[in-house]
Amino acid sequence: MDSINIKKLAEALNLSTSTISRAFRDNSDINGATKERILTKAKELNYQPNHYASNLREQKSKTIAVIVPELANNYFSQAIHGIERVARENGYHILIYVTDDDYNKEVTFISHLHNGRADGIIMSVSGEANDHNYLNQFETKRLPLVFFDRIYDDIETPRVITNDYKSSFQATEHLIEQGCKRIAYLVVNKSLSIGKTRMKGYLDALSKYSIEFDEQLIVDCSNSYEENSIIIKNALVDLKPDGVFTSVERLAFATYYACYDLEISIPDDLKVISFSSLEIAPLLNPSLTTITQPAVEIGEEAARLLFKILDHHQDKNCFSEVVLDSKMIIRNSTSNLPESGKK
Amino acid sequence: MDSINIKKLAEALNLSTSTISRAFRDNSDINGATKERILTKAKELNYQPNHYASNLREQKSKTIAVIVPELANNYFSQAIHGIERVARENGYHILIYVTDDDYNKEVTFISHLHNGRADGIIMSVSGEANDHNYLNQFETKRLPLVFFDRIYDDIETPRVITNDYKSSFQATEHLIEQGCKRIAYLVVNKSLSIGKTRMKGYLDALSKYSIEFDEQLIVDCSNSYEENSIIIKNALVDLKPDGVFTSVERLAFATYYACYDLEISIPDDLKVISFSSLEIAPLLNPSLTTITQPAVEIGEEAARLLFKILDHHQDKNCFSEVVLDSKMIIRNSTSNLPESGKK
DNA sequence: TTGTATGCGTTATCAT
DNA sequence: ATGATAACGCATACAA
Repeated sequence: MDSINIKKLAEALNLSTSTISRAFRDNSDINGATKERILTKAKELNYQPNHYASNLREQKSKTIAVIVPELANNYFSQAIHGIERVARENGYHILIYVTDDDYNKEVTFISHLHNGRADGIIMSVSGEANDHNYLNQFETKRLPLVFFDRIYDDIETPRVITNDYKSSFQATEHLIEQGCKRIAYLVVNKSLSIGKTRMKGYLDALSKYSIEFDEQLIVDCSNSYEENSIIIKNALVDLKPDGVFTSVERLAFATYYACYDLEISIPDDLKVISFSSLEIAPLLNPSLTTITQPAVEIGEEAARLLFKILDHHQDKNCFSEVVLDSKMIIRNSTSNLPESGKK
Repeated sequence: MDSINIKKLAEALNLSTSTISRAFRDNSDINGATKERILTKAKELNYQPNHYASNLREQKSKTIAVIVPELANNYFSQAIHGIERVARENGYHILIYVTDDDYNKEVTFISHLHNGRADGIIMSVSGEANDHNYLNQFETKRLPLVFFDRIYDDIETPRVITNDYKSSFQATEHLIEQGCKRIAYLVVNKSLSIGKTRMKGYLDALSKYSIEFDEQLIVDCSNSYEENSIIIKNALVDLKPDGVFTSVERLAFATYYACYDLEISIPDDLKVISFSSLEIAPLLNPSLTTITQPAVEIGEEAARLLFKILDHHQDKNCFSEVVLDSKMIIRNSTSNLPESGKK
């Protein structure tokens, strides 16, 4: 192998490898001039300390793993963007893993990460319906882990979430104030914490306004686009709701498509509000009223929490929780007011 | 340190470390029974071969780096999804780097990757206006590199692109057929290859239909949302185009916003077509006519090209080029035909 | 089939 | 301020 390494650089400069090594760390005792000389020569010969050797020696990787259910989702890509930024500022790299909402992949990823590849993990979980005790099997050796958005309630680890209960209450209340009497709640898996919390807000808002709860109006959807299309169309036809609150963005899109097909007018016949991080919600037909989570900040905050642990400023098993605020933005899908500039 | 390693596992089983090591590689001579015994005990003690030690020893990382200009863009998140899938199937992991369209970050990322952290790179470039010869300075030691979508023409390395020229010609032709006489071309940086190629298709289509080319109608936009808003509004007011062809998705969104504000009706007063991977283009107001690139496949193909090199099936400096087809999908932003199911 | 010994490229300790 | 050396955890050539 003719590639450069610390030894060759040392020979080329007539120095020892220790001195070379010192030139690359900040704290070490080294003569300014020699350091300069080394760095110059290093650049010339294109030398960089080998990452794997350093990590082996130092027992850390300066890498964090990010595990998300999906990537083609504005919320997650924005969150990752936030994570990436903070990680880079801290000199860390990020590995990305996509579970496609498959619990088994999540387990595989996590366990394969426990071989030194990453120093910590930031995850939005996929397997709430399954056994998440697998995370405890690592015991004290479990990697530092931070949850964001979709979490496991029973795992003791820091988390970044938004106030989903409050937002859902507010969303439902908004529909009621707009005159809705039969409000459907569309959810992907109502047993998951995120769907559950959001549903509770929905239920409590109904109750506050003494609107009778009709269990049928909780519509449990799937991850398949085709299935959802059928489920939602049936729900709209059979249940005749006058308002829809969707727990995830893509169910709102599916509702729009269904309404186009069924010639149901939004917002006249049906008002729609959704959790969504879509930046072009104002461009939809009609513009979509959203509960928007601060996705980028959530990512940044999750990364910061992780670094607190990695820098030993915090125990990795603490239950610290950061709650950020979502924002309801009212647009035409729930309101008949003429929009400014709208033709 | 009380963590498990190959030595402790060997002691626990009364075997040598080499035998343990062999149990974890497929090719080695090892007794089936002992292998079984080792694997069982390994699982029990939660042992996995240390990634950094293995990589140091084997001089490869089973990791590929993906560098993109931005993440909050449907095209790139879909492409990454494709890359991730193929990488995982091949037992590789992916590192993500976002340049925010900053050439300097790109250079930094690339040079820092040449320390063994990654075995290869898949990149959509950010710095066409700058010197990209930095990639050649690594000479024979340059990491295997595959470009996708935004490429450097003068770097000899495999690439995956779409037929931008043809698509742009087609897009412009479509506008002309819809009756447009003054077609503006919105581009982020017309000197970049992607903007240039797309512009050439535009120009040639104009020429085919003997439409005089007005240089003012090439509108050079920026990366700033606010600046673009002003630039585009001015262009619409001053130049009075009747058609707009935008080279990237977000310029189409900006055009929509501008039209809302200026009360310009799409498609009556202005027809709009854009390169875009937006899955909900049909939901826009009006639904957006797009040239849609097969983003996921582009990512997959790029990953496959890279693996061809990594598996030594192909030289890393070859100029192989994979061209995939984009698809024009006509919707309401360029047509007045009543849309099925549209109320 | 299994064990022994060496080195991958670094950095920390200790000595000079 | 600099150098010699051991160790990080593993995989391979070679020996048995």
